[in-house]
Formats: sequence, C-alpha cells, structure tokens
Amino acid sequence: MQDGAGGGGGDGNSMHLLLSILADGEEQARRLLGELPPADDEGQLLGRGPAAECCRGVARQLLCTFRKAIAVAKAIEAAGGDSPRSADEGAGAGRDAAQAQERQGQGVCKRRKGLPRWTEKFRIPDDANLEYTPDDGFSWRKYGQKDILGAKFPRGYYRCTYRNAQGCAATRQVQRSDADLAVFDVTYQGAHTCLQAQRRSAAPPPPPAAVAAHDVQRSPPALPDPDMQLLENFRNGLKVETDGLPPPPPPFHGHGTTAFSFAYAAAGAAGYSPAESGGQRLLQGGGCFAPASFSSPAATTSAGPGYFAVSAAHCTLGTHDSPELAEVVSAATASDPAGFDYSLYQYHGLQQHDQYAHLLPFPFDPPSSSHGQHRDA
DNA sequence: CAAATTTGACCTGC
DNA sequence: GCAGGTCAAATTTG
Repeated sequence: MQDGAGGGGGDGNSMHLLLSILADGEEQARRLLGELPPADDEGQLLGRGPAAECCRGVARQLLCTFRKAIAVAKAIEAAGGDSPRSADEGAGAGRDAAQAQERQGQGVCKRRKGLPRWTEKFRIPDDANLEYTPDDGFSWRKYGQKDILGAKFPRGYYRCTYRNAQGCAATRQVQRSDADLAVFDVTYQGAHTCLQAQRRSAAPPPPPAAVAAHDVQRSPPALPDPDMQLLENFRNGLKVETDGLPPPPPPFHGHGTTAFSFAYAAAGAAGYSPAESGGQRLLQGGGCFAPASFSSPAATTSAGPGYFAVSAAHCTLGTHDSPELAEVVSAATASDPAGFDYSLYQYHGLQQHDQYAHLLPFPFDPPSSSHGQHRDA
C-alpha cells in the first residue's frame, strides 16, 4: 500500500493538494457557520427552531471535522507519509483507547490477513444505560471478550450470526471508548455475505421527506431511518483512516460539498449497497456515508430502538494492497452494479487524481458529469 | 430445548 | 514471552 498509487500518503503533491482542499472546506464551513443567524435571532428564517439548530449543529460539526482532517493530514505529512491515523487521536478524544487500538491495528493486519478491515465510531444516546451496545442493524453473535492493555473496557468479539448457516465471514470488535462512555469503536472485518446484506441492499429507499421532517438534533428515530442516520453520521463527525492505504482521493470537491469515498467503499463491504438511494442522495448533497437500510428482520443485537449515531467511517483495509481496495469497492458495487452511481467517484475528486482510478474494479468512465470535469479511464 | 452469552484455555504473530 | 484473537465447554436466557 505504501507503494503503488501515491505512496501511502507520502506523495507531497497529493498531500499538499489534500491540505489545500481541506483548508478550502474549512473556510467554507466557517463561512457557513458565520452566515447562520444566532439562535435568538427571530427575524431570520433559520434563526430558531429545530431546523436552525440542526443546521448550526451540522455546520459546527463540519467545521470540526475539517479541522480534524487538516490536523491529521499535517501529521501524516510531518511523519513522512506514514499511515494516516484517527482524527480523534490528534484531537485528543479517546486517545488511550485509540492508541491501544492503533497498536493493535498494526499487528492485527498481520494476524488476520485477506479480509478488509475498517473501524467505525458509534455514539449511543446519552441516556442509554451502560449495557447499551452499538447496533448496526446486522445480527451478531458474541464469541469472546478480552481485556485489552491500556483500555479501560474489555473488547467484545462478535461474528455474524449466520456464519455457520450461510458461511458469512463478517466479524466485528466492539470497544467502548475510554474518553467517552457513549462512544464505541467498532472494528469490522470482512463483508457480510449472508442474506442480511442482501436484504439491506434490496430494501427500498425511504421517502425523501423523512430527512427534512425529522429533528435530527435531539431525538434519534425510533425506527432507524437511513437518511436520519446519514445526517446523524455527519453530525457526529467523521474520520477516514486509510491505515497504510494509498491516500484516498480528496474527499471534497466542488462548491462546498463533501463526500467520503473510502467510507463509502468500506461501508459497502459491510453489506451496505451504494445503490441505495438514501446513501446516494446524501452523499451527493454534502453528507457522508451511513448504513442506508436498517431493515434486517433478523437483527437481534442488544441495542434497542432509538439508537443511532455513527460518528466515523474510518476505513482500514486490512492488508494495505490496492487489490483489496478493489475488493472492498467491488463489494460495494456487487449488490447492484446497474444502480451504482459511478459519478460519485468522480464527484469524490477521482477525476482529479487519476492515480486512484486504477484501484476501482471497474473502468472508471462515468457516463456523464454534472460537475464539468471528466477524466478518461 | 435451542440459541446466545460467558469465560478460561489455547493459538498466533510480533 | 506478551498481547490480541479465537475456540469451545459451561452457563444463561427465552
């Protein structure tokens, strides 16, 4: 991974470009926040009410996310191209656990080879009890628990409930953050090949009105709504950890829009289909990725309804080689190739960084471009 | 009674 | 040898 496409973040031009884009995004986020009227400004359209609060929350989070991303990018640059790491580590939150995870992560890749690996941060509701565990909609069976050096809380080991019945190799590790009890680091390994993933892929998109009508700031939906989850995801911050991969395409492109293509790919490997319209809509609209369909009838995870907050999609592909990235992206496209929106990849800036285009398992030649830039595969 | 969870032992990589 | 990850028997739960 360090070799090949861009040298694992060590490419000075790519990093400068990334920093430039991030700085641009930060500036736009700052402007957005500045242009939003204060909460007590009754004269403004968005001055009050849940919608205004939501916008301010998103804007603040966006700004925070950009700053984290910039810090991480600078750290990578200063380190001479070492694997990018969690933005939270740089920001100080959950540092002990993250460092423990980092140590582990470096070793784990060699322990379990061949399967893509990535980590998400889950935030549970503040009023959740201590036994609350993150629910991603899949059905998991716990097979072990281990005290981890340097971590206050034990790590839980889960595998897909249908491992035996359907040969699904997906596993996940759940560890509560030391710094924030409401935050869980959930490391996934392997894509779901069971029917859960297929059901999710086949699930119909939710009505678009669901996003605007819901107060995402305060109350998580009783029934997981993909769009709400995307918003919540956005609100809780993001990080993309390539963990030794070639640097991802710059996630920001165009006029103040954002997208996280690696999170996209990683989530696809978890069984989430990029063809799901909820994901597409919000990706294109400035959001990020989150599970787009929580309709698994088999879900028996311990978290009850009301949960949701994916705060990160920090993608860690296991063995650092581009073929595995292709595998992940392939998984993302496999469920519905016809519905895959190739323009997203262009939208994510790929057309500007064609050194990444070869990582895709399909010829990168988007049928059309609404952004006026198009590259040849 | 079947399925899920717990937990100590064992395996693997560094 | 240490620490993370997995196995599998025992136990719990519905």
